[in-house]
Amino acid sequence: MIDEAGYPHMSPRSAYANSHLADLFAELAGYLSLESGAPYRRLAYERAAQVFQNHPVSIAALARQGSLRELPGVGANIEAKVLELLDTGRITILEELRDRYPAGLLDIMRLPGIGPRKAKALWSSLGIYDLAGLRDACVENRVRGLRGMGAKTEESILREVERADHADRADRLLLGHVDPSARRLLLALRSFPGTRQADVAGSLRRRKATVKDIDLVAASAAPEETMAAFAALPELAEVGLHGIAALTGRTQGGVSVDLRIATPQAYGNLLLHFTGSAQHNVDLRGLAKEQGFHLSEHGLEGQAASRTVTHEREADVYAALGLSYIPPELREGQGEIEAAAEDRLPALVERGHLRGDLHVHSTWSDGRATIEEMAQAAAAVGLEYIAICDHSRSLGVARGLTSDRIEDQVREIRKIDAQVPHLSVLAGCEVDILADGSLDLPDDILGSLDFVVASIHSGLGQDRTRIMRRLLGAMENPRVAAIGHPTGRLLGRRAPYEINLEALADAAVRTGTFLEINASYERLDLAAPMAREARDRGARFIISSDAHDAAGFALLDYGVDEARRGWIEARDVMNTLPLEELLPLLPSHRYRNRGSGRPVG
DNA sequence: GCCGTTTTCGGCCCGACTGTTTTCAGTCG
Repeated sequence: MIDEAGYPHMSPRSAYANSHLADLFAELAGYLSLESGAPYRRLAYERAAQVFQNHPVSIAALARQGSLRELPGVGANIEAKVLELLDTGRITILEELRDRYPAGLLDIMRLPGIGPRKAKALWSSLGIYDLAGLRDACVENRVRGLRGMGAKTEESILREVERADHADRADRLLLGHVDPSARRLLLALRSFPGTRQADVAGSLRRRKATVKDIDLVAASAAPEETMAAFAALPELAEVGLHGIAALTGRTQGGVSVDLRIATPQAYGNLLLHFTGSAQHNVDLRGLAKEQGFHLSEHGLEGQAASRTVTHEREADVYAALGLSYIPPELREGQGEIEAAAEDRLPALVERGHLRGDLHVHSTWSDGRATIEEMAQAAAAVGLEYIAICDHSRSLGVARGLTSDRIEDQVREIRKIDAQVPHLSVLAGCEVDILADGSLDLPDDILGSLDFVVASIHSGLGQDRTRIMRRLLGAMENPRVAAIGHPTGRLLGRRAPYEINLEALADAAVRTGTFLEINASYERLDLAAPMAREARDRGARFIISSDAHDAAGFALLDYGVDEARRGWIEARDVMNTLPLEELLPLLPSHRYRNRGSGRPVG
């Protein structure tokens, strides 16, 4: 059965989104951590939750097809629980655990420094079952009486409870918000006389769209001096106690900072360890063990020789395990180690590969710079072409353009295109895909443009079937070159609308429509796991800044980061092509080079 | 609970730090 939206086997059960399933299994794992014994049972549920969260296609659909157990970490038991949920709307064991423990204990366990043991002790000894009760107990100094908990623990718990209160639910920070601070700290760290090497580590180095802290590592000839100099940086609002090897602090912006210092000889081992991900480290250590080694942040120990070998560079650690160097963006435990062992890692796209930017705004709609200013800024960062894609009329909040205004704008763009050296300016539009599935501008106008990106900005609450009908309808329109921010997510603010990724990717291939990886760090849409799946199905992409001002071209870096996390290569990204190779691929061949001897390619 | 060129049992990454203990448990990355 294929329904109108073009994908098979829709059923009401698909109401269970992967993130919802992941939440339920994470909750299950949380409760199990309170139970004595069976620590690996808990781990199994945590892993399953992680797999569900990251999987690009519907877990519910896989379960119905009977192929759920093909996923790593999913066995008969977890499959049975997913099916039970789909069939009955509940998971019996989860219901039982919810009866046994108060839900607030899970919130308490999320506080830094509190794990299952302390949470359980607080509950059984003091009857504390939520954050409010915990705060009261701290204020009344009742916590410090418990075994293993003194005044310091109580103070730190109180601090964390209050922080959790004021964290306005944003426990994960946007990459684009944290990055500038991390860059400054790294620059300072590298400037100290004793510093041999320094890098950002952790999820920030893996370029995850959201991070929770800033991890830094350094190799120093004078660790104590380096540590003292770092602790004195004005960017740090708080510095905890620190020794020679580790420091914890907090930036003025309230972001946690961890710094680790290693000897130059073991720098590669430390950097590798603190870059993670946790799953990548687990996999790597497992591989090391198979080979008779013991891998830690201090080096590689041979079991026979029992001598620890250290490595100055990460690449040397990988090489010692028979692996090619794995870029940090791939270190998520998603098959990168197998690929490295077989020397078939992708040649990831780089910022330097991008020659153009095909989704840029101007003051004609909601941008803050004129077309000419945007063109100058693009040329200044080395781009060879841009497409001005302002909003269409229905997006009133963005002063969207009517057909008449578009025609005026095209004339203006042609004029500026002829004036700006070394840059081609294409006439484009970001046309709204309206709630009824029609496009917001007539075909003759769209057909007069060089580049049309079609996006959804309204009717975001529609179900998957209707959303997909709109997206697929837009792709079938031969004047549409790309789909903009295909899932509509705004990180930390708005969940994506639900799409059928397979159907979207297949339609992209069939119609020759590009899928956008929108580089705004609030969007990063398509997200990496989806981009990877779409790529595997043959889809092609554009990485777009969606810049609204002259500084906005810097956002392209984040788009490249997200694409790399999706295993995307330069050949998958159409705006890496020189303009004369891109144009023949576009629906419209109307663009004519009006240039005055500008270089081509 | 999952998994398997050490498979149907017996493992599952592991070291450092913190606060509190007087030899270590809990937590973290």
